[in-house]
Amino acid sequence: MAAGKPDTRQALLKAAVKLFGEAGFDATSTREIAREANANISAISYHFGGKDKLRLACAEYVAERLARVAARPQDQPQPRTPQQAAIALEKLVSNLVEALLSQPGAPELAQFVLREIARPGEVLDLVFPRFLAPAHQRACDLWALATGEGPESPAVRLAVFSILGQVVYFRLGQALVCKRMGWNEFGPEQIRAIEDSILGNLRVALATTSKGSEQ
Amino acid sequence: MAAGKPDTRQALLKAAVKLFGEAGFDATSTREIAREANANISAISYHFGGKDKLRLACAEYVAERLARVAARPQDQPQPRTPQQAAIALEKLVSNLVEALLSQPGAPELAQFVLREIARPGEVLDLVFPRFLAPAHQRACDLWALATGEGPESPAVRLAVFSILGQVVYFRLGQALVCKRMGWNEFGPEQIRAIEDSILGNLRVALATTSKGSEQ
DNA sequence: GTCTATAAACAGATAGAC
DNA sequence: GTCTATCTGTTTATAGAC
Repeated sequence: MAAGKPDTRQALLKAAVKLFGEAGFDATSTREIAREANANISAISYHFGGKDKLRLACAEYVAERLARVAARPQDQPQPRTPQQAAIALEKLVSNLVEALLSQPGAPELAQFVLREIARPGEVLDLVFPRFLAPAHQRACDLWALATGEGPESPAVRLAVFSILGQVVYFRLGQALVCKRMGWNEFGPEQIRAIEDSILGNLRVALATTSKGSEQ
Repeated sequence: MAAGKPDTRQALLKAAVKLFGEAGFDATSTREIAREANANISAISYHFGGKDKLRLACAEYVAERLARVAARPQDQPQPRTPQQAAIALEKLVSNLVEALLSQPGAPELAQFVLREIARPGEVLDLVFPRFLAPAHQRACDLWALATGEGPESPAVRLAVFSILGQVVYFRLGQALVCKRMGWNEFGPEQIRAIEDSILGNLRVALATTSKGSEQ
């Protein structure tokens, strides 16, 4: 945000997020990043101070962008009844399926985060409070409203992880799932089947946990 | 299985599986592997023909060992009734939780496979038919028996992926889950909570899918 | 801010003595 | 089968001209 050609920095960031997400940090060389960004290798040292610091800058960039998406004015009015909350939760899961499974390459931001979720570190420390925790919190609130459980209950938090984790798993295990299902790829038809399965799990979990039908 | 000191090859395999599982293929150098195995760097070329072929040899090794574990005489008699099948499925999930979450480092074999599951390639091609597909098939058979659905039905296969995927997710997302739950680690108490949650999901899914209570 | 040129460390692989 | 020594290419990082 100073002078000259300020979009080289930005181009490097976008290129790094993309390549780190696709192949991983270690498998991506600074040369590839510079080439992808149509920039010079030494621009990385100049703008960020090295490959490691570029990774952190990617985390900042991703966290900031995801937080902005997550905080945008709600598409739906705030749910008030358990039924509305259940519907909002289904919508949330559908959106996640759309975001993670629909696009062939999946949004670069998501893929970058998915890689870093698997390993504790500074990147996770950065993305967690700004995006992951608030997003999970919102899902927990919906779940609590839908079932009558306490929003801070560990059981609710784990249940939400289970549901969201299913989507993440189908993304990560895509190759395995395709082989086992006899699919060539995740096409629209396949994604609908997966979404139906996960939404079904969500519905029965909500139904059997709801106050009244409690065990 | 020839002459000399046949356990250098074995030591290299075990070291490579461990390090590839911990840090990933790209982040692990042949020098580290040799050091971990108390062997010489050039032993890798001699025994396997290079780093890439060592990776494949790891896949063979892992597939063979996992297949042996999976094929060992059933602890339980073959389930005959839906109730027995449901119990056997719960046991299967418990075992997976135990295998993936209990040990701090998780069995090296599992961690190696988890890394490779995320990316299509020769390793997956090797481990899939020898272990992953049969294991998934067995779970599908149990599910079908427990619910009355067809064992080859896509819905059953996806449902089984959903359940097993939850366990995988809690392993991969361990750091994230800990942060969000306010845990320091996956201790016995925490693992029990996770297992309860997943088993609960399994039970309600089986119950609501069973013939008779079908929607 | 961007470039070329190059340094310094490291990667994986191999030749050849033992 | 195992070792030392070394080759070759690539990595990240930096110095210095423009």
